[in-house]
Amino acid sequence: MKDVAARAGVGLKTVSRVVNGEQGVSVDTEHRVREAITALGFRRNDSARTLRKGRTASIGLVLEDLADPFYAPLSRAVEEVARAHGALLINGSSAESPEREQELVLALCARRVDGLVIIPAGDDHRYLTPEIDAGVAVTFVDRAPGLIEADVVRSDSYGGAREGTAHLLAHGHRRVGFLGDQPHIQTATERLRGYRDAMAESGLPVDPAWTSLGPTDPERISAETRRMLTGPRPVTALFAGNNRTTVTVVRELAAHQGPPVALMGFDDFELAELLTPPVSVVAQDPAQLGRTAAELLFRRLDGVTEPPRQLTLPIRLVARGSGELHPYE
Amino acid sequence: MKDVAARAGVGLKTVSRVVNGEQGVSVDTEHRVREAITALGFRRNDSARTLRKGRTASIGLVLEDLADPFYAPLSRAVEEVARAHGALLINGSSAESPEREQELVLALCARRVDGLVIIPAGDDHRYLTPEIDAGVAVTFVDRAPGLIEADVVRSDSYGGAREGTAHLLAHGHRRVGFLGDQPHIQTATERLRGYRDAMAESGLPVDPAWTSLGPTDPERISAETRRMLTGPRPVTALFAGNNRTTVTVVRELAAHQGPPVALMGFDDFELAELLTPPVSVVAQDPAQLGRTAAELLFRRLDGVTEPPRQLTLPIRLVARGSGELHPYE
DNA sequence: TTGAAAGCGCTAACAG
DNA sequence: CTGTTAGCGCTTTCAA
Repeated sequence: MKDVAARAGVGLKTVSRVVNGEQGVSVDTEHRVREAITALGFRRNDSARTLRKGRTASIGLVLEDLADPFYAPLSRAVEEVARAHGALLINGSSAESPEREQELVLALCARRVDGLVIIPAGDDHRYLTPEIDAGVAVTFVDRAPGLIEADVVRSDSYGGAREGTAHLLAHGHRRVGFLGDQPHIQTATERLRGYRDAMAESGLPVDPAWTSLGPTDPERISAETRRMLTGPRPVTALFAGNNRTTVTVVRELAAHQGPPVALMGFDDFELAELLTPPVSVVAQDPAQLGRTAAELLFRRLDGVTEPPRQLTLPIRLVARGSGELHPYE
Repeated sequence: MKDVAARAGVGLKTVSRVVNGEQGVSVDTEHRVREAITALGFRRNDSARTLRKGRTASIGLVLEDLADPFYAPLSRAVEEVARAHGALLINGSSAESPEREQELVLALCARRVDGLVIIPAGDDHRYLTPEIDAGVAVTFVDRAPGLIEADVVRSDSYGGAREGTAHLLAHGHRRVGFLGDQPHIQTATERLRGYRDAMAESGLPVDPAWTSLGPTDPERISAETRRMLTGPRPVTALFAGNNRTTVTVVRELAAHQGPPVALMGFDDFELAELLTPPVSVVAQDPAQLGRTAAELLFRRLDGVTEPPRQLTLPIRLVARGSGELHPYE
């Protein structure tokens, strides 16, 4: 910028004005400055700008796994909102590890992102308190933060699981299995609770063998699916607790010998309608989740101060066939 | 940092040494400094550090659409490599618009990312020359840059399309349709060329009605699919030029009345093996693409100077059923 | 082992 | 309309 000023024969501040499109530069001067800028290939150094202004015009997004199709639309939606506010998006995957989440979040804070959208992996977010006090805006998505207060945007996990399970029961099932994520993940336990309540409301007992919470790697899910489908009291329907699980269950059911098993999945996924049978789901809207969270974040950045908000987005039951199968006995 | 120094009763530089784990601080002093750091909730301001050091330890990734399942593993792989090198990943979607690509790239450069991994949307990248001269490392993925020299990592589009088409021909097809992306996207024309060469090698003419390049929105793809399947000389097999297209074609074929149509898709996609019939594809390895590109980038950042490299990764034909259907006549 | 001073490139505040 | 000065928070250099 100094060089540009020298070449254009003007002061530093004038160049700054031109670069930032500020008022108060004569057309002629502006022209000379612009010429110098192009000639020198000058581009403003945003690090210096950030240092001076205190704002980076960038926000961070921390999610579990960028490659999970569920998060792709969410991430995209956050990016869109950021772009609309002139901000860049820095993102990272926590790989469901609380340590990695913290490491990532603190790295983003060191870079002085203006705000953070976090899909929490851990359940203790007190490490964020100094950052929040220092002015970083934080919004949580999909799950509530642990031990701190902050904005949260979630889907109605409990209601969705309850409605999905009730849907299976309405089609005559009495032995329904539930395959969920690890118990330390809030949504997993909430969905399990929805399942249990739906069963209870129909006066049905839940055999402990019918529920399974744990890692969603295909090996475990496949093994648990097989286990629930065999034995003295096999389930006639399954509720899969998230999209990764549903896909694995579908694979397992395709290989499964015997009468058709009903299936409801939590989360929608691409091509669900083209499988045999088409897969019924209770669907969240990940893009809406991301959009809402990002907008909430920018509201905070725009200076809106109000107590932390807890938003819950509704869930939509999509009946396609697999959830409407009747029990085989 | 100043505050920390004051509180610990040491000089600024000593705090800096402790924060950066440098040599030459007595155990006792270090202890005092660390205490002050925790007490004050101090975190190094990376903007200032960047300004001083000239390196940001962050790289940019510019792709078409974060929500496209094809790019998710790629993005993830780049992130992994970045993480291994202690760098953060900033990413953005160009939405296939050359203007937006440039805007995004320049924004990333203004932020002084150390390097860029770009899946180009445009075909003129001369705007990058000043940045490259200024020391930004750039690697292109999936397609070559336009009018500049730089590292490129690609899949063998030509060979894959040729092999996939030949596979259909080997199963007896003589009228094969090709549905591709917009002609200004390199991979689209290369895949078309592979298709044409495979046809020519079998001595088969290509009716202009059998090929279609253009936007991959479902409406256009569906309409073109229907068009190719009707009329006086309908195709008996289709080659779909990318994963988005393949999925749309699958949907269209599922709704299609009449004898089964063979299908080969470019790019693999989740659940392809569970469709009816299972979809045969020529598959790239997007994670490998991303990993290779990122590693090439960091080689450059580590100071390796060698002429730009052009890497081509092989493609794998996955026969699942849809590509092995014989023609219906 | 420690610290003082200079300066990275920019913008805010205040002159002219 | 334009320029000068100070300083954002850090690291580099050099001296103690």
